Amino acid sequence: MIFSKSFGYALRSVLYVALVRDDKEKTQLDKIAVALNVPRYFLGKVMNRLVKEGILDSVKGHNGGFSINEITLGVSLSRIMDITGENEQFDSCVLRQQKCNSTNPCPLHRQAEAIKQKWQLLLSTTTVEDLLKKDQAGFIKSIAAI
Amino acid sequence: MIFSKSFGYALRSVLYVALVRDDKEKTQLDKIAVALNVPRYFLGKVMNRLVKEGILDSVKGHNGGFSINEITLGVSLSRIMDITGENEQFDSCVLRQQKCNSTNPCPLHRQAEAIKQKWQLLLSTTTVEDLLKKDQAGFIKSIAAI
DNA sequence: CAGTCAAAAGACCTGCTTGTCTTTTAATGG
DNA sequence: CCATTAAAAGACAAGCAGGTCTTTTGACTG
Repeated sequence: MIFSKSFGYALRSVLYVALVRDDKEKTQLDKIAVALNVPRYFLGKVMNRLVKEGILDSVKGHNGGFSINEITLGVSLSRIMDITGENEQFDSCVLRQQKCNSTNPCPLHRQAEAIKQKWQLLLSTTTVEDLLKKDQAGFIKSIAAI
Repeated sequence: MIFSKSFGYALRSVLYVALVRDDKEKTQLDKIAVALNVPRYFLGKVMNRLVKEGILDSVKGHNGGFSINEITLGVSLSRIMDITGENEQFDSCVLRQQKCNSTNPCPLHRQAEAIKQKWQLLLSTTTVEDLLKKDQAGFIKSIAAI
């Protein structure tokens, strides 16, 4: 399992916006891109999809920027994956055979299925809030890591 | 975890060549490509790498083709991954952060690390022979599945 | 040793993800 | 109501995986 850059940017951005929400309410794209060390314009498009899907709010112009809303903290990682188009990872065979299922398994089907299920459980039950709370583990400082 | 097409083709081809070795000793690229329903020329390059790395033998010309050798059956899946360039999957962060490790973990580091280790154990300890033996499970018919 | 057969090598194309830059749209503050 | 600010939208380019086709190399066979 390795996620797309889009997904990584999306998740880290949501966490970042949620984290800095205290100071000023809104966070600008420029600030996020710098903090996360991520390409600005590309990130803009990712953010845009998050806004369209209601995961974040945005305001244009003076004092504009991105902010969390009522649903942000409850959003699951799977939901973000949907938005960044990640889910073929689970729909398709590890070996990328077109026809692969329990009655017609690829050589790694059973083993892969077991591990896939672990991921799916993790991703569907973990929310943005969960990740923020769990930060006792200390990853927040590294969201913005180079 | 989702493998490249190259890896899927490589693994299935090795298994296929090992399986049909009884009839005639050598198996032609054309036959493999048809049986596995895989693009012929692209497969040719994958096979080529396997031969260069010693995983399979090949002979050109009349009655040429691919065949297994002394080491084929003992080859681990990790070894095949090396050859098809898969191992960045394990070297790099799930979220594709450049700097991500246990002291500076990304938001999914720990969970991903646990699952990665399962894969690595599986892939480093499973050999081509293991997969062939385990075929009681009945996946061989599906190597060639459409 | 000439013809044939099959792998190897190399040129080229396509689509997708990622990344960059410019222009447009919409807020807000003076 | 105009200037400024920041997101949205759109055009464009690079890089890579995957795929196709043609030419070259080398082995066997009659």
